[in-house]
Amino acid sequence: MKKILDLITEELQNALKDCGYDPQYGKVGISNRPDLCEYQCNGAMAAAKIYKKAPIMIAKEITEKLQEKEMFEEISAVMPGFINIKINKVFLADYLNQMRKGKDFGCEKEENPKTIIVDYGGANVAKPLHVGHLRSAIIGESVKRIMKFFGNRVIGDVHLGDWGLQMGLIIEEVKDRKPELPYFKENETIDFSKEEPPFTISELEEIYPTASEKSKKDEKFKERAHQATYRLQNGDPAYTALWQMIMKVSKEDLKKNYDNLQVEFDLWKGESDAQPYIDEMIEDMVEKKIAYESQGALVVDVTQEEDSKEIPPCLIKKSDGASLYATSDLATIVQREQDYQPNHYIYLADKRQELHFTQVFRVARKAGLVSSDCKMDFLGFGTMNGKDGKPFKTREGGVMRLEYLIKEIYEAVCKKMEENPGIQKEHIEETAKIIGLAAIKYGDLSNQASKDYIFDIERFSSFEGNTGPYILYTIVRIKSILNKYVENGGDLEKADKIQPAYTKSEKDLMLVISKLSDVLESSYQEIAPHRICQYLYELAENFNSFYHNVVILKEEEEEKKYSWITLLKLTKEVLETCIDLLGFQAPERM
RNA sequence: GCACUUGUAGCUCAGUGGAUAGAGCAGUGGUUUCCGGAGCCACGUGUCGGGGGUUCGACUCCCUUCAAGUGCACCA
Repeated sequence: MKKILDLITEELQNALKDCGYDPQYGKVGISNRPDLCEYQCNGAMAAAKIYKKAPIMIAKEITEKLQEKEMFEEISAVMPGFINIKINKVFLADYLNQMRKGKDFGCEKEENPKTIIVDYGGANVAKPLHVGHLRSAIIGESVKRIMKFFGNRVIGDVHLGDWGLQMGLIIEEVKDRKPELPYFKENETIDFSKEEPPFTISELEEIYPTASEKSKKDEKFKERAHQATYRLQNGDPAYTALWQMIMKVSKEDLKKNYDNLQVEFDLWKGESDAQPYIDEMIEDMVEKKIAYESQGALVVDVTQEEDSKEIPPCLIKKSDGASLYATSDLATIVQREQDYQPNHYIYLADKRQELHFTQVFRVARKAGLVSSDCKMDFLGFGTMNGKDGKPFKTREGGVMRLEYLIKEIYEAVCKKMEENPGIQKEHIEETAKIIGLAAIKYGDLSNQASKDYIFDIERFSSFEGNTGPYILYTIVRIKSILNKYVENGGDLEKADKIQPAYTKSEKDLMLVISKLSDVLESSYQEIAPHRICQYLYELAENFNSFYHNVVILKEEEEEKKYSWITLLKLTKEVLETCIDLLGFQAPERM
C-alpha cells in the first residue's frame, strides 16, 4: 500500500508534467504551518529559477489544474509560491479503512529482504550488567525489531566478552580458594562433564573483582593468571571444563537479566567462538600483503585518499603474538560470513569506540572478508548521565548495577501507583514492572542514540507529559472503553468501517494515523527509534484530544458510533505496534 | 598537538533547505451530573553559542571562532 504522502505527491507530479514542468518538483511534505494547511509542496520556488517564471505563477498553474480532484478538500497557491493542501475527508477515511485491512497497516516491506546481523548487548562473562550495558541492550533490541518489521532476516547476537585475561584471573582465584577441585589435579582423567559448578553467580561476581585487585598488587599471581589464560586458550581440557562452568553460571544469570529487560538474542556467541578463525585469517592477510610488521606487531593500513583525518593502522597481533579486540571482531566477521552471509552489519556500542569500528570495517573490506556491497554500520550511543550531567553513578560513586537501577524505577512507579486511590492493589507488583520497563525504554529511546542524555528517574517514571507511562495510560484507557462497550452489549465485529471525520479533532487524529508508514519507514532507514517515540506521543496526544471532544459510548447514531469504535481499535493497534517496536507492552489496567 | 562529536526556552529534549523555530517539565488560570481528571483547554518564555559565506529562502549546507565532551597502535 502506498504511503499517503506518495499518493498526494503523485497528483502534484502529474499536474507538473501536464503543465510542462519537471515532476521532481512535486514532492509533498507534512505542513509546518498546521494553521494554514495539512500538507505542503514547495517545489514551485525551486522550479522558478529553472523556468524563469515567478514561483507564484507556477504554483497557481498547478493548483488550478488540481481544483477538481476529489483527493483535495482545498488546494491553493500562496505567496511567494507555496502550494497548500487540505485533504478530503472521504479520501482520508478510505485510506484508513485500507490501512486496517492491510497487513501491518499496509506498510510496504523490503522488496529484497536482507540478512542483518545486529551486534548488541556486549555483556562480559562473570561480571554483572551495569548501567553502561543498558543503552546497547535497549537500542539494539528496538533496532532489531524495526529491521524485522520491514521483512528482513535479522539475527541479534549478544557477543559476550568471554575470552580475555579475566578468565585466567578467575581460574587462578578459584584455584586459591578451592585447590581440591579436580580441575587443578595433575593428570586427572575424570569426565568433567558430570561435574557441578563449584560456585554460584554471586560468588563468581565477587571472585573477579577480588582477583583483579590481587593481580595489581601481586606480580606472581598476575603471572599465574597469564599462564592460566594461555593454557585455556590452547585447549587445556581441565581449564576448558572449568571455563565452561563459568560460562554456564554466568550465561544463566545474564539471560535472566536480559529477560527482565525483555531483550532477546538469537545468538549467544562470544569472542571465544571466533578464536578458531584467527590464525587462518591472519595468514591470509599476510599472504595478500595487507598485513605487515611494524614495531614488532602486525598491522593493517586503513588510510584512504579522501580522509580528512589520519586513521592509525589497525593492530591485529601484538608483538608477543597475542590477538586483540580488533582481531577478535574481524574473526567474528569471518565466522558470520561463513554461517549467515549477511548483507548488513549493525554494531551497537559506546560512541567512543567509533575509531575501532572504522578500522575494523576498513580491514574487513580491504581483506575481502565481506563482499563490496555489504553494509557495515556502527551505531555509537552517548553516555547515560546523572542529573548533574556527569556519568551515572550510585550515591556512593560506584558503578550502578543494572538490577538496582531497574529496582529504583520499579519503586518509583510503585510509589506513584499507591498515591492513586483508585488502584487495585493485587496487580500492583506485576503492573509496576511493566510500567517501569516502559519508563526506562521510552526515556532512553526518545533521545537520539548518538547523544549523551540525562537519566532522570523521576521524570521518566512520571505519568504526565512525554513519557512511557503516559503512552501506556492512553492505551489502557482505550482498552477500558472498548471493554465497557462490549460489557454493554456492543459488538466489536460490527465496528468495521471508519466514516469521514465528523469533527476537527477527529480528522487530526486520522491524519496522524495515516502517516504511520512514513514515520516507520524513516525510522527504519535512519535507524532511529526516537522517531517512533515522537510519533507515539503525537498520536496519544491527538487521541486524548479527540476523546475529550466526543462522547463515544452514548452516541445514538449507529453509523457514527461504529465509526468511532473502529477508530479506537485502529488507534490502539497502531500504538501497540509502535511500542512493540520499541520493546515494551501495555498492561490491561494501571 | 591533531581529529571527531555536541551547543536550540529556566530545566529536559525534538526540529527531511521553506512561511510566525516547536514539545514536555516547571509556573498561572480554567475544566468532571458524561466512556479512566494519571486527562483536556488556555496563557508566557528564545542573540537557534558568536561571526562570516552559499541560497529567492539557513537551526539545517560551507568557512571561521568560542565553549564542553571524547578519541588518537600492543586494554576490551
